Amino acid sequence: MFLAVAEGGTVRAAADMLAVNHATIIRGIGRLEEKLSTKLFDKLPSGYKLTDAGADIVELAGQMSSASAQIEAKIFGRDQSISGPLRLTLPVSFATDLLMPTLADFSAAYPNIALEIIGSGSVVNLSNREADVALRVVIGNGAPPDNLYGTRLGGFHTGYYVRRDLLEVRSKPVAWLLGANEAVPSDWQPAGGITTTATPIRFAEMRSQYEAARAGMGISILPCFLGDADPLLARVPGGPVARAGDIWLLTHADTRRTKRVRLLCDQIHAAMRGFAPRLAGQVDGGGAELA
Amino acid sequence: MFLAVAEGGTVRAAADMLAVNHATIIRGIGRLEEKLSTKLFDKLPSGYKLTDAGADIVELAGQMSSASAQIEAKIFGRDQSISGPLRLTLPVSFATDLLMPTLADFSAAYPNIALEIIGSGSVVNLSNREADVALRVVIGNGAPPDNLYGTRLGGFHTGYYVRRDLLEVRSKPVAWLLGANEAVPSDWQPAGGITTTATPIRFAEMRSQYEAARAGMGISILPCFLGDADPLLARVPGGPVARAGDIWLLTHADTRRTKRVRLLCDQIHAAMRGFAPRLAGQVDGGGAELA
DNA sequence: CGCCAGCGGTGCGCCATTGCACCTCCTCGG
DNA sequence: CCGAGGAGGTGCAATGGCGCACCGCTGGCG
Repeated sequence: MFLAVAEGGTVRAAADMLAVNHATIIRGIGRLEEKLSTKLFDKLPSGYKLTDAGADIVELAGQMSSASAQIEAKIFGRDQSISGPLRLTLPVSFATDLLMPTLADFSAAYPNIALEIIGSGSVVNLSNREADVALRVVIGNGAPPDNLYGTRLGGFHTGYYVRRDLLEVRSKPVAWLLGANEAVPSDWQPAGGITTTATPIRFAEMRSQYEAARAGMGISILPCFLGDADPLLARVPGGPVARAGDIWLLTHADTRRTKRVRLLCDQIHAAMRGFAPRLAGQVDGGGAELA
Repeated sequence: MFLAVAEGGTVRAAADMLAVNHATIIRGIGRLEEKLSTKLFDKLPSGYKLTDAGADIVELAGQMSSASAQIEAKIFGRDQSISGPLRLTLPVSFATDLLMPTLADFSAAYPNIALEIIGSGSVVNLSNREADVALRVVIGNGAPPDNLYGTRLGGFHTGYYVRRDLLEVRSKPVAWLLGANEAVPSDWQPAGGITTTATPIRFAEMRSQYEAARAGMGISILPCFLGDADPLLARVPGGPVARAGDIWLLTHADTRRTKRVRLLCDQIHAAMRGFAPRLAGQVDGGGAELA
């Protein structure tokens, strides 16, 4: 409870995290403060804010939580049955647009495995066993952390996409739809008479960037497996297709020997091998013939 | 609860450690096993014995417990008031025969400090904050652990003691009363016509060794502050008085800046300075004149 | 051979903890 | 200027955990 409130900032946010009533949180924190005879939070109208004393112990509380999670992981790792919980975290776009059929097959093949899919908007901590298997995108040439076992599933490419009808009308300049860290490309210009506006529109999440492109707001850099598969989108003439990074499949050290972790990893691995052309942008999709 | 059962071996021993009913332990362990859906203990008629799975997580459970204790220590360390709990651990002989008046004075001077005295038959773990201040005897020339702050209070000497009337009667040979690791001295013999038996009687605890000497069972090696102060005992003629080791006063890194820890340490420090002659065996006590 | 001490296990009454509903207060925006 | 929404806080009923007393079992000892 202490960690949840410290992280969430409010009692109600912590209650949502722990799936309990917010009154329980209030009284639990109250009991903790009484037991330690120390005020851990300043109760402001805007929420709970850590006091100095509270900040001092947040790290130690994290150690307790981590140890608890590792106990679950160790016990989970001993379980070789093909029933029980199994939590997978992966980027939402991979889940909805690429692997959903694969995951549906897996769930149908092993109905006793309670598969939980966590779209990783925020970074899920695999070390604390908030998930058992993680599919992660590493931009550029990176490597996963040491205490996690990972296999590289291959690279993926991105291209420049725009709504198909904007290629034909060419009425007015279109905007650049960029992620938080992307820059307007300086080494090429859209061919075919397309003009662009000067100031880009930025998006914090790739999903909304994709939806903006579908809505015809402008040109966006998207993974090829997303853009090519969407009949509404087309590649921008002259736009380069470049390798954006690698896809890794990570498992926790304590649980990777588990039967159901192995089964899921094998299935994802096989599926991703089949998806390699789509990931590399080598499949004729909506606008491939224009590239 | 899990740690207590793993350490104690039986449910009832764990219940005593935690000062709860043994039924609570049974149901608590039951809930834990249900939550992890794993058997952690083999329920034998002789007690609870760790399974492989249970042994796997005992270390992690220890980490949780340690982190919890460190939280208490950090909070305790921030508390600069002269009220609240304060736990001191020291060998029982020091508590009862040397420092009890000092501790009584301290308790009278600061009535709001709840002083708890823990006779350290077993080794109390200061790192886990089972105590705040520890007075420890180091045999020979040792040093305390790194993460504890300690000051040397000085050395103490031991001598050879026997019940006074046995010096006068000399009816029959007396036995050697030795600790677990002591040996029959080879470089001297009792003077004054005292004869000794060949096989020593051994004691696991110094306290029972002392009581055996008072009962007239034989010759025992005792700290001088104990033997000299007891009118029933006298030094064995010819018996050497030798430095046995050092006395250290240890405090936890997180709590040593606390006001009440400082106060107690200062008072013990001052008292022990006054006790230096008695500790060195330089005070005329019960049998000093016979030395 | 029987007694007894110590072990784990369980039914019952009680109380702490929880969840629900509702409250006040503050803030922000129309 | 006021209403809506979201923050913390609280009374009430129900549930779940706890302590007590008691049970069956085993193993050692007179």
